[in-house]
Amino acid sequence: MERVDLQGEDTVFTRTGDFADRDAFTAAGWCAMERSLEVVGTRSAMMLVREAFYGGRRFDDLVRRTGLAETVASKRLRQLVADGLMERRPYRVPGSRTRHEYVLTDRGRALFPLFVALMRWGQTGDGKKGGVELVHAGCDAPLVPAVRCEAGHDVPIEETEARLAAR
Amino acid sequence: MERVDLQGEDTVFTRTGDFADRDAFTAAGWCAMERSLEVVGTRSAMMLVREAFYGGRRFDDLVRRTGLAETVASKRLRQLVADGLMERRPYRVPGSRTRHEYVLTDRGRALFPLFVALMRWGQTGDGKKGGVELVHAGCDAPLVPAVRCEAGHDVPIEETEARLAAR
DNA sequence: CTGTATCCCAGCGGATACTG
DNA sequence: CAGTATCCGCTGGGATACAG
Repeated sequence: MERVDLQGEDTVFTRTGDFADRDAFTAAGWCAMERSLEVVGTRSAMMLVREAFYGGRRFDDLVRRTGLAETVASKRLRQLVADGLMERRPYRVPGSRTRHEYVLTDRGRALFPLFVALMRWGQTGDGKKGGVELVHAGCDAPLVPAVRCEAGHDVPIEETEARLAAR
Repeated sequence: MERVDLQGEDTVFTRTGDFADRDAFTAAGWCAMERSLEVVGTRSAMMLVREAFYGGRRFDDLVRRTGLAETVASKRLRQLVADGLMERRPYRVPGSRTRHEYVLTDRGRALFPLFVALMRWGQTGDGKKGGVELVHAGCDAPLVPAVRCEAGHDVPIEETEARLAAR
């Protein structure tokens, strides 16, 4: 069991286990991050999820607010539904015919921390101000992404360990 | 000032301010999320960042561990350096000629919560086990992404408010 | 070992036109 | 209003070949 400790000047994870090669990596079932990216790795997917968080439900709203072409929105929504992030639900306003609305599933809502992380990281860096910001209702303080462990500790980057899980 | 409250059955953000239209949105300086995606929205970018977190520094290591084609890795690394996520640093092993290593900058390390969020979201969902998992060193509990406000409160999704920031 | 230059293909995203 | 079909350009990523 190789143990590589690279902490120090440029702090990175401790790495336990031998996954230096792509082969070992692939054999281990790939990487969860890559699986995520195959679903939400496109601009259109995250923009539609964003608008769903903001409360958009109807096709027309989602298209207008994202600024995506209808054809792109259509295809992406279909895939988001297929991937289980959104649900396409029929509803009727009395007097008009049946319509559909797109709502986030639990799996879709689980993207909340990812969304906050993307928003926040995009705000820091360049000095650009303005745009939409996310705050804690009532408290009015901006939201920040954090990392914890399941035991409840805050985990700074230096205390992170990456290891090869048992099959 | 429009106020849209969509809490309830399918909980989403409260939305304060009128940014229902792409026009208002664009005028407000676009969206921080979209800016993030333009930098780290590609598979290759995040894979290289991942390997940098795992401690990879040399070009050859990064290529082998990501499995990316050299040409792709080369181009993407150059862009990551240009975008300020990585730094290309010369170093010499005595007796051989000068080489370069790629290390994350502060801005690159700031992707830590984003990385954890991507990893975690990819693990839930399908029943796939195995692969690399991130844990709290010493504690051994898996890492989870969280959302807080700058005042230190945990912020559940229902207490999130999206509002148009002043220019 | 650390790249770069070229060529190629697939997928994303847009424009246009058309349906229920 | 809520899409789908078709076509088309751009970029992401891989293969191959070459260079310091």
